[in-house]
Amino acid sequence: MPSTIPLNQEITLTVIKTACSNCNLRELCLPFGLSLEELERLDDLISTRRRIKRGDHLYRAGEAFDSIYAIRSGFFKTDVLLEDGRDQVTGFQMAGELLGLDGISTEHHTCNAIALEDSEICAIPFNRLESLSREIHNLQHHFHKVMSREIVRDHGVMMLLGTMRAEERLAAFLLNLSQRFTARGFSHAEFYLRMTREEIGSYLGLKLETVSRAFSKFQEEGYIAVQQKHIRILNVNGLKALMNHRA
Amino acid sequence: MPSTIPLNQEITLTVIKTACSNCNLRELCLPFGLSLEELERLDDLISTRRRIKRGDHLYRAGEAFDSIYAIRSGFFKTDVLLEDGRDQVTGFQMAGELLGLDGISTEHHTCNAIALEDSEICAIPFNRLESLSREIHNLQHHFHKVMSREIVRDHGVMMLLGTMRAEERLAAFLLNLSQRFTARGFSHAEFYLRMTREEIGSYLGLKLETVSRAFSKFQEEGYIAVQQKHIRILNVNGLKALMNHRA
DNA sequence: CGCGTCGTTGAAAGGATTCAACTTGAGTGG
DNA sequence: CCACTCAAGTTGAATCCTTTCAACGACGCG
Repeated sequence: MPSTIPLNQEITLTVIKTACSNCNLRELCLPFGLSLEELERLDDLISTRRRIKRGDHLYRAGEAFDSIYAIRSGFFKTDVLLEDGRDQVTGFQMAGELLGLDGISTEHHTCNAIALEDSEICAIPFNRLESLSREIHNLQHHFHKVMSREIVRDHGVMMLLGTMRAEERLAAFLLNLSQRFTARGFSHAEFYLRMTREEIGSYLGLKLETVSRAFSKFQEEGYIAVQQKHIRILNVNGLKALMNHRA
Repeated sequence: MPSTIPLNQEITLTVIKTACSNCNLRELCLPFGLSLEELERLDDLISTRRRIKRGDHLYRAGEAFDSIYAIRSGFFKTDVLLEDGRDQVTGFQMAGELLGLDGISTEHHTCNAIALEDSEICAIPFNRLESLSREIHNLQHHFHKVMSREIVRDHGVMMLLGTMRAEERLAAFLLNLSQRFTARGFSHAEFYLRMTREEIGSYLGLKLETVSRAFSKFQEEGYIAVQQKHIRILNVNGLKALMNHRA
């Protein structure tokens, strides 16, 4: 809300802090590649910010869709439910990533988005995003790239689920997390998992016991050190080799 | 190319026949929801049509991306290759569906698209599509829906690969094909598979023998009649029940 | 008509799941 | 501050489903 009249410096600072133009995630997020002037126009659009407490839903499958969401801080999972009760985690999302793209198709969300830790999101009204992206070519193009990237990511998961064995899946999962933490300035070798073994298993198409066994195996082999949710990667190449070693 | 000067009636007819405005797939394809005038502007953009022979590539992973493709007739598969030689079919596409959306992300195609029968496609230069969709709101919105639908579809496949057993996967696959054939005016109960057991298996994360066994099982149970690639669905509800019967 | 690709089927092997017991850790309340 | 409780995680043994290996049958193309 840069249009708000600054009453005093403190308020001004608060306002600035929550705008895209001053968000340190902007190069990972929707504003990528925009000029300063374009950035300010995007700021106008992102008026709603929300805190989501750990365990709460950002949205639920079936709800009407009207916004996509950028994660400002925190960690989410998305999952789909089948009528017969089976469910599957379709992804884990972290700061700078977008949630809700699945809802554009039918104007209703098709999955649940749940915070795995206390989080903060920026709501982006979709019709306004469309209208702004008709004016800002870079925004339009970048948004298309983001959607396309999601499709490519999904293909990667399909590959993982379709062709990999349990340990390969977990290795791929850890390497992917590590790489995404790195891109956000965190350690590539040491991090806390925000999700349970069961959620990892659901995402990887495995039972929680299988995930647990694979963690133990990796530890025995010296690839990682695990202590509950705390992970240290000791041998990245070992994990990479594990993923690629079979014809 | 409605702007082409009609030299005689025969040429005119040919031209008309290959435009979106006269394509009977337009309600399934990109032109959905456009007015006549908008349709004609879209026609201008889709100047290139290509025949792809069975077994030929429409594009390959790694090639520079510049167009997306609408299938006018025929049948395709897309697949991804891992460095270690493993590959996976990520989808089967039929008339009216779009190919190449994965390429927007990196400006390079990330999968291979291969014709499973002699096919015909319309190439849609992507930068021109973006610029036209800045002018035609309906086109922009529908394109976003199509991309989103692809994401939702991928989630469905992840669900299938992550939580279903072999026979459930095949049942889901057959029901999905049946439904898509129906939407195109073909029989919902009788069709020819364009792909081999191995390709089905790759898509479903199963070995070809497992697919074959599941087909035989369905036949024994009286759900379908199989003769090589010819399928007749005898009991849709049986197949549906098979998909949903476990908690 | 022969050869190769595709499909089917059987038997054995292997990997993930299931069931179950036990451990660890975080949070609550006396 | 510690005992209690419950959720999350680990590990073992048996089971089950899919894969692997192998042989054979069917179809289509040159």
